Amino acid sequence: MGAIVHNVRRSLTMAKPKINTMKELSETIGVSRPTLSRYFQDPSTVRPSTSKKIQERLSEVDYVYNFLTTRQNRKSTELIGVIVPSYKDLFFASLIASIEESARDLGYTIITQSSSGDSDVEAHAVRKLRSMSVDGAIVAPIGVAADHEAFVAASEDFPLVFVDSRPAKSIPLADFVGTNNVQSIGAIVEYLCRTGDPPVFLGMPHLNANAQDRENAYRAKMLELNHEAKTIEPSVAGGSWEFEAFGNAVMDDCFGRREFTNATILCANDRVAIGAVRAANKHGLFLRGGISGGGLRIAGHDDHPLSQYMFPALTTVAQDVEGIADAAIQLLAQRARGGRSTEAVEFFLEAVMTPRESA
Amino acid sequence: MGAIVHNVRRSLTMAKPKINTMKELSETIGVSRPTLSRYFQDPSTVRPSTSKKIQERLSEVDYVYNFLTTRQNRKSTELIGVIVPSYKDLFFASLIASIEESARDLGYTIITQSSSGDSDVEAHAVRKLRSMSVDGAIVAPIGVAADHEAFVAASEDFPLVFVDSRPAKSIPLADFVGTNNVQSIGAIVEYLCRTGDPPVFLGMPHLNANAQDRENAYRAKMLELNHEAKTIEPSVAGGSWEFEAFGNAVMDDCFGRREFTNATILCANDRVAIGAVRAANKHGLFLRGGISGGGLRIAGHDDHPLSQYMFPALTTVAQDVEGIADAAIQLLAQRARGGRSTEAVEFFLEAVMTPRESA
DNA sequence: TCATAACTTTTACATATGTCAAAAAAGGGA
DNA sequence: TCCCTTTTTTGACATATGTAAAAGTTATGA
Repeated sequence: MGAIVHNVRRSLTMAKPKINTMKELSETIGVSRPTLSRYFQDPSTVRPSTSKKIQERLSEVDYVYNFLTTRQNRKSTELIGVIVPSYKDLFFASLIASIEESARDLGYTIITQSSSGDSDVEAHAVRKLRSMSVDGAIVAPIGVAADHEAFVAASEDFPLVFVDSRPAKSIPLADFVGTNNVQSIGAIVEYLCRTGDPPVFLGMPHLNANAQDRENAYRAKMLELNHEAKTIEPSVAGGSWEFEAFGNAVMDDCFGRREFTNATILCANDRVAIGAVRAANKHGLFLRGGISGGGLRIAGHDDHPLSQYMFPALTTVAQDVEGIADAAIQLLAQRARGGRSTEAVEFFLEAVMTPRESA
Repeated sequence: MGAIVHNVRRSLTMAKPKINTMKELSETIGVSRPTLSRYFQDPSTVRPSTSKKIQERLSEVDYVYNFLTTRQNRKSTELIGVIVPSYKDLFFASLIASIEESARDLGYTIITQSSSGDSDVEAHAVRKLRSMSVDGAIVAPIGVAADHEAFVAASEDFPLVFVDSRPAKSIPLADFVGTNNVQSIGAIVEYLCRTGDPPVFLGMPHLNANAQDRENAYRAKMLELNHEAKTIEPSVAGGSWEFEAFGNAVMDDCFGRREFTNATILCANDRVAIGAVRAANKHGLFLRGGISGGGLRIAGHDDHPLSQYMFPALTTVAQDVEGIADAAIQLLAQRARGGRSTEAVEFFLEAVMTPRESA
């Protein structure tokens, strides 16, 4: 690793004169400071001629309002906190992207933090959101050992919406928006049974409630369809968020023992499935065209953005990420405006079956 | 999509009494407000006995300091802005994760925004960071049509470090931290030439400077090794950040025409390569064990977190993401403390050759 | 031209904390 | 116990903007 230092020519030519405060601005522009304050919050509250005048002068000048101060003094900060277990998971990344977009449309600024799968970090993030007086927060919780008290305190300060999975211990005031695992897992189990052997289930590490919820949903649907539920016992510890490594390691072991080599395997999420597909390919269980040599089929859950580029392309159920993000923001906005309701809401979106090549 | 509303029992039992302001806190705790202020900024500035007393009472009470107000009044906000083109790219996601971690160690809070590959959104994000009085910003710029003026203004307000790629038009005061494309591309070209046919180059859509830099680096290295440089002409428009789709579409076309079916293909990044690998597999060009039937080899650049799970596992050069994040934060911290230097710095990290199965 | 409505200015206070100087108190050592 | 040093308290001022009431100004329509 080498550091190369260059001298770069500097020019300090600033096109527009810089103005630091609203007071300064009001003087150079020739209107009063309160008028400017009103203008910035809603231009329609000042006379059109004044609005035009302000707008014109503003473009000749370099003024940036002080975000921190405006938010301190307004009743509403229009800040929304977002906490996810990890950025390095395209499901959460997609969620953040959708949340940011939905939030932008409504004039909210989002403050994103990752809990790194650690309950202390998560609690710290929650406290930081409280200290920032956010108008609301969207949290994809880690399930184990979460700091219940931190969430309860937060939920009394501002509306709190959990997404993706629910916290282990329920928070009375917090809403939930997510995929209905019973429907989504039900749909793919039904599909798999209809098109081939009934699936065995490869779980995900039990890091949040989805792990158990999806396994339960699998068992229920199998029972309903009169098939025996069967779960693959993981041969490796599943304590980390490295789901691909988990899926790969577990299935590499199985396939090495020639187990499940022509089974239908339903994975608890696509990242696990991506690892499993890798293991299957390594053992030569998929042939050209993505068609399994024997009867091996692998399916996932979520519709991870890269699932369609796997080989074979992953059959999965697509979560409605945009729908989740949008519903969460709408719910938050509504609660922030209308005062807190007394009823916590659970909002379930449906996932859509997405058959591809792998099953 | 169905909404299911449940009533959830609410309990408002708060363990600890809530305290809203430092003034209130100072009264219930029995020390003066300025002392508390000092304590929160650095506990070692108050007498140990007082510090202990504060700490004890604090644990019996629910007090959260007002983040917005503290940052408004301090000389330094300890806020660092981060702007990336997209969250849904694991390279940037890894970068954000590393930045957040490095920043946390130094007591900084990061404010992350995505520019969505749009120069207006990018400029808006930069202005927002200015309004937030951040102590510095780390920007992975989009290259085309960037709002030069917005960056120049920002770079005069606070230290600005570009990462990953440099803006099309250079900003005099801004530093750069990133991978040395000449070294990284040089290393993989050298490896490919040494182990098989010299590579042809599949570029990435020209959305930032890396696209051109890497192509140039490829040409230079090929010249140095006395091989003819050859670039694959993309058959599809490359205007979006959907790199996998781009790589897949371009190579699917080529392979369909039986072109490049036993070439060595160096892709400008792993996401393009993932698409290309998918196309190759679809056309049956890789056989069991990840060994190409003919001589087809595909290599990438970056070491995308999922590259190792592709089949065949992707040969690539690994960018030192943590190193980039850490160097950027350190640089920012140094500039923020030590006053602005007059020399812009360009800091290049080396990438490490990571041979796997695909080449 | 006048009455009226709509808008703007002025003035004053509010927010929650940082920061400084001067005064007061506490602690330690002789 | 007294003196000196260290720490704390007090009080005052600062930050950049929001907000409200009262007074002043401008535009509109008859």
